[in-house]
Amino acid sequence: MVPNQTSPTVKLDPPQQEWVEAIGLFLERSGFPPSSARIYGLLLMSAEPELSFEDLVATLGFGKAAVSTGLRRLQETNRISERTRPGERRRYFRARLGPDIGVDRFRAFNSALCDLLEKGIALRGSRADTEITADLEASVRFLRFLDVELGGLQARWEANGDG
Amino acid sequence: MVPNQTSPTVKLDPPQQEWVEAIGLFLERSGFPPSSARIYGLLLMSAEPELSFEDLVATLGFGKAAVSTGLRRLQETNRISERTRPGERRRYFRARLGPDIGVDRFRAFNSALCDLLEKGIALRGSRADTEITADLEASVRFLRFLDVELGGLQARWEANGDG
DNA sequence: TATTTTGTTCGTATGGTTCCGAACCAAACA
DNA sequence: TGTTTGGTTCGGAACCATACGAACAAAATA
Repeated sequence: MVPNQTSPTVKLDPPQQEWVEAIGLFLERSGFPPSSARIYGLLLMSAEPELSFEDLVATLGFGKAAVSTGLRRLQETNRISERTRPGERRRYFRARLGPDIGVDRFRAFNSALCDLLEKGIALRGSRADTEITADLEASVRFLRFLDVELGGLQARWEANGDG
Repeated sequence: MVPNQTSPTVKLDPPQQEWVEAIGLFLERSGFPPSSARIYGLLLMSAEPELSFEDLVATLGFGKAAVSTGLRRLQETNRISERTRPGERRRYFRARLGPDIGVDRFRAFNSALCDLLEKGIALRGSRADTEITADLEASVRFLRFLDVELGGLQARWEANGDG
């Protein structure tokens, strides 16, 4: 057997480490669990385009358990891709960084909100204050408008080759 | 003194209560603390357009402390407005429901992300894998494009009177 | 079959958030 | 000035998410 061909542990200089931490905090604020956020940040900063489980554990200082669940969350939300190299057993992970992911989430969020608001309008009925109802209706109209337009923007961007 | 002219405690039928709970959970998932989320939901569903502190405490079943901090968070993020009625000491709260709040947050988020990504690109330098760098650059371009276009959409919506 | 590699899962511990009740405070009223 | 009203702040308890280490599992290797 080849004498432990361990991929060279990722080397980051201090500013790069700080960046991983910064984007980690940022992603946490937008809903990622801490371990997922750091993993994703590291994948974006690493000179290597893909890293192994081992690399992540060694570089981030998280335990294997944390890395394992962190990776699972990233996969569930389609943030990373994974592959194996021929002849190797371990898996390598790569950040998936499409422009759509943010927009799609935003649209899904708005769509769910829109449904809720409509239900709310119906439940308020006619006896309730009309001003709030009117505001709700305006919000619904705007959200519909926004969804259509965002779809158009995405299409335009795709068509443009990538800008 | 007028014999305790307490505003009639809000009356919600069960489907309305469920709706408040549903939108409460939804808002929680988007970052509101539970008490803020329920307060906001109740303000949207109540037949009265504005409610007092008292009303909120009595209807939601939260303690005064929770309502107090919940209101503070809503004020900080500009989700509610507050006023007093002449001759009364208590304050009345109303949900603020502009179309912009969601979009503005989204744009602010994207703007911050964009800054971070650019910093990241710079820190990766030229020795790092170019594919990831290219993805990052494409993301930055898209985010800029998106921000400009969203600004345009908002302007168009405003101009249209409200759709 | 024994051993190493590559992870996953489980039980426990810990940290952070949010709640409640109580104490507190400021304004109005008496 | 004493009391009521309206609301904030504090201390402790409860809860939830997440981390860690250890045990476990599956696949390759020997």
